[in-house]
Amino acid sequence: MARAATTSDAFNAIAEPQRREILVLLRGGERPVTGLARDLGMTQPQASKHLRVLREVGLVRVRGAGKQRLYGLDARGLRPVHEWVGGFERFWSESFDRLEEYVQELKQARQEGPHDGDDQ
Amino acid sequence: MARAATTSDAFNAIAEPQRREILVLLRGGERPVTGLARDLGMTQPQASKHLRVLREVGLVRVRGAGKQRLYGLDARGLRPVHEWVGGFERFWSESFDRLEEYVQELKQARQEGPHDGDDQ
DNA sequence: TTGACACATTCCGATATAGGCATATGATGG
DNA sequence: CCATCATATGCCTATATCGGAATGTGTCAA
Repeated sequence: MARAATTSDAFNAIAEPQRREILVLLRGGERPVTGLARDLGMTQPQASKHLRVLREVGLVRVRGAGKQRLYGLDARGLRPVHEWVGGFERFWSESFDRLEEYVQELKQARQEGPHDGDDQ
Repeated sequence: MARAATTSDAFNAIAEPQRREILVLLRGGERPVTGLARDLGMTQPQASKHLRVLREVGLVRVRGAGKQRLYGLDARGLRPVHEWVGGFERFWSESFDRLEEYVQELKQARQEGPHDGDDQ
C-alpha cells in the first residue's frame, strides 16, 4: 500500500506546502485560478490540480463567474485538525522538565507502572 | 517529483493516521515499541517505522531503558501546526453567509475589485 | 557464550504523488 | 460559428510511501 491519498482528509491535503499557501491566499477572498498561480509562482495546471485536491476534501468551493472560476475558502474542514492538534497544547506550553513531572504525577496518581502490560 | 517526505515536517508526519494515534497514546507517558504496537493493532516493525518518522521530525524522543526503548512525546513541533491552522479559526466559527458578508466588507473597505490583477 | 527478548533495518511490491508539457473543455464576445 | 481567454485533464517520469516478511542488532541473564 502507498501513502494515504492526499484527498483522504484535511490532514493529508494540507501536508503539501503549496496547498497551504493557496488556503492562506484564499483568506483574502475568492480568487481565480490564474491569480493564485501567478502569486504563488506556479503553473496554471499545478494550481488547478492543487485546487482539485482541496475541493475534494472540501476545503475550497468553486463558483463560476463568467470565464473564470472563483475559488473560495471553506475552512470548516480545518476545525477537526485544529482540535486534534489542540489536544497537545499543554504538552508544548510547559517546559520539558515540568512536563516530565506532570507525567510522573499522572503515573503516581494511578498508582501503577508506566502502563499495563507494556512488556513482552 | 513525488510527494514531500513524511519526514519533511510535522504536517507531513501527522498526515498518517497511525502516527497520530501513536502521538495520542504517548500523551499518557512514555511507552515501549511493543506496547504501542499491541495497543494499535500493528506489527512491531510498523510501529518502529512510524516512530522513526516521528523521531526524525522531532515529535518523539527515545530513551533506552534496559532492553526496551521508551518513546516519549515532544509536542513542541505541533505548535506551528496549531498556529497555522488557528489562522483560519474565524473562517469556520462564522456561518458561511456571514463569512461572505465579511469578505465583501473587506473588499468594500479596500475599494477595489476582488484583487489587483487577478485576470489573465 | 548462548539464548531470549525488544527493537531496528532491509528488501519487496503496489500505489500515488507532484511536476512538466501538451491538449481538451468551457464560456465569452464578435 | 470562430477566435480567445480561463481552466481542467491526460500522460509521463522520478520518487517515496506503507505493508509484509525476514533478518540484523543490542541488551540482559544464566
